[in-house]
Amino acid sequence: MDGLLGVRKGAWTKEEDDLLKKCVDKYGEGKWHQVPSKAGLNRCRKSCRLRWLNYLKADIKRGEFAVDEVDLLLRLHKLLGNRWSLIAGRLPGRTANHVKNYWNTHLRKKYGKHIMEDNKEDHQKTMVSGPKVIKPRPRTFTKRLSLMNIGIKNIASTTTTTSMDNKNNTDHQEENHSDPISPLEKDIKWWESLLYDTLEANAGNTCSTGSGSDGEPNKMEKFSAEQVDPAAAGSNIGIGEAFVEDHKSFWRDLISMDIDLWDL
DNA sequence: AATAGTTACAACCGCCGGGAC
DNA sequence: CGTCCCGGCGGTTGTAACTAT
Repeated sequence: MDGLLGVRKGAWTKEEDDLLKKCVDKYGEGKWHQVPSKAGLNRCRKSCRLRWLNYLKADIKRGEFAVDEVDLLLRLHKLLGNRWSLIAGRLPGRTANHVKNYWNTHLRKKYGKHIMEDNKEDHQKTMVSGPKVIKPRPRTFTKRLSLMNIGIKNIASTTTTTSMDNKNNTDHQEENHSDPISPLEKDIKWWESLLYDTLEANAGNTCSTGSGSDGEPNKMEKFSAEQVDPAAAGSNIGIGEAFVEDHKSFWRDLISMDIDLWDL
């Protein structure tokens, strides 16, 4: 099944895997255009890269998805859509390809219909009340952009620009005129909202409708409710500020970890 | 046992954005 | 500023393994 230029396609053999492993061990990841010649493989660069990233890399987690992974996948997919690489970034050891395959084979039939219906409902609501969607934006940080630079520690004063900020700067700049919250802060708060919700689920609150024993919603519930429906927060639209403050160090660690990973 | 249908997942393809020149 | 190359992404396909008839 060779291509026009004699490049091999199809399933990888054990020998090819070994050659690729040795090559990456010796020269490191990247420079994929050089890998086929250096490894002595009759494969295209893309094929080598894909094989490494999806199969050979040491920290790849294989096998069935755990319940909490599925739960997080569902939540992330609802928020991000088919942004498999972003979703995979939140599932340690899982690749975008794994996540995509798992969704397509296990979850799409089960949940895809519901999600489509949800989206339909959302759309109808939107037509009446206007959009209130918080959209995450994929961010790429340059090497020189340290955690300190992006102002995690002093987030409100940040003026740092990312590539995505450049790309989307029109709306962000417009927002900045009237909104004291920086675009970066908005995105981080978006992640906070997502992950607080996730924490809530993982903390054993398997039913998110549950309330505290005194009948009052707990902080997690209140925060989640505010995210889903800003009206639930009364005049304090959007964020449970006190709760965020309580857990700021947690988020610093989490976000810091992400940036470290992206920087690799 | 043979065949058809289904599922799971590895791999390919085409496109896009960023960086170098 | 335009072009080319590269890495990366999401959609799709091919096929082996499994199940039902």
